[in-house]
Amino acid sequence: MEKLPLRLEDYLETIYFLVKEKGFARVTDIANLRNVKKSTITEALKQLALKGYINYKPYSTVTLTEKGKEYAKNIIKKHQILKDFYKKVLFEENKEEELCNLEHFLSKETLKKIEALTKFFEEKNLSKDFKEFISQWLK
Amino acid sequence: MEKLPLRLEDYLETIYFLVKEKGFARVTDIANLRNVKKSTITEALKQLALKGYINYKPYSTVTLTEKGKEYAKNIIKKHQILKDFYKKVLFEENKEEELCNLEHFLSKETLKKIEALTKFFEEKNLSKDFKEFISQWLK
DNA sequence: AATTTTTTTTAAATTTATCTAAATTTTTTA
DNA sequence: TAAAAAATTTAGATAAATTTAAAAAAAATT
Repeated sequence: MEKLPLRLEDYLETIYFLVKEKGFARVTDIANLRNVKKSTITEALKQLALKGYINYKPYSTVTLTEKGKEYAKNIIKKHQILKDFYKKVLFEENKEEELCNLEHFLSKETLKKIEALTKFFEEKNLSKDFKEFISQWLK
Repeated sequence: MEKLPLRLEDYLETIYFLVKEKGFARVTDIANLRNVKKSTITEALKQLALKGYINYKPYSTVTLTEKGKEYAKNIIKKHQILKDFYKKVLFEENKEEELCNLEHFLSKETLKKIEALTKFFEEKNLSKDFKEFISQWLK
């Protein structure tokens, strides 16, 4: 699958969430969520449409194409796996921004292993041990 | 500590390595290592000097200030911790580029925990178990 | 239905990182 | 030490992502 520039990945992710919530995405909402001006979004939408990730015509709302949906799901999945890892293994629940940055750079293989690691921790009940280990080690 | 733009972090890291190896860094070497033109480096050096991270005067070689050394060490340490984690926990040894990307985004707290996690794996001898778990789980 | 308001787009400007090519300085060498 | 070579800088150009401000289109209101 073609690799999108990071910023387009981010915009696509936002569109995915909006579509999921309301069935469509509007320029204004995307712009607000991403904290950029609307004209920036218009620009990005043109690019995403050109590459076949979204259905977009001037002055209308946006939906995802199959290709776009697939790509977005992929990012979201990365996000979810990372979030899980942070929460269940690292006991970190407030690192959303960090996650959003990292998710663009993790390879498939690494993601797979991080997912496995989280599962491993759960199945073997290692959390408590690790927590103890950390508190010991931080001294 | 002030947060540098990613590209400056990268250049600083390169300078650190060169200084460590030869006692100083030259524009040409930095440019070659980072695969950009020399004029780009000149530009970056001005910025790093202005912010007080390097000692730099036109046409001369570059060394690090205390501030620069501290900053660079920090990045290098992140790199090392991540590399260790990849190797000892995830069994991944060929993801240098991925590491270089990630290191810019990891917070102190996360880093600390990842470091602990790696130690935890070593001390409790979890590698073999996890390897098995993965190979099981990948089926 | 006409007017006002909101949304979206367009056009032009700004910023940042880069490059190319030429100019300058430093280093090497003959 | 003068000429040639190498390294560095400067100036100007390009590309990408953004912003601002104005124009155009769509939606809401009276």
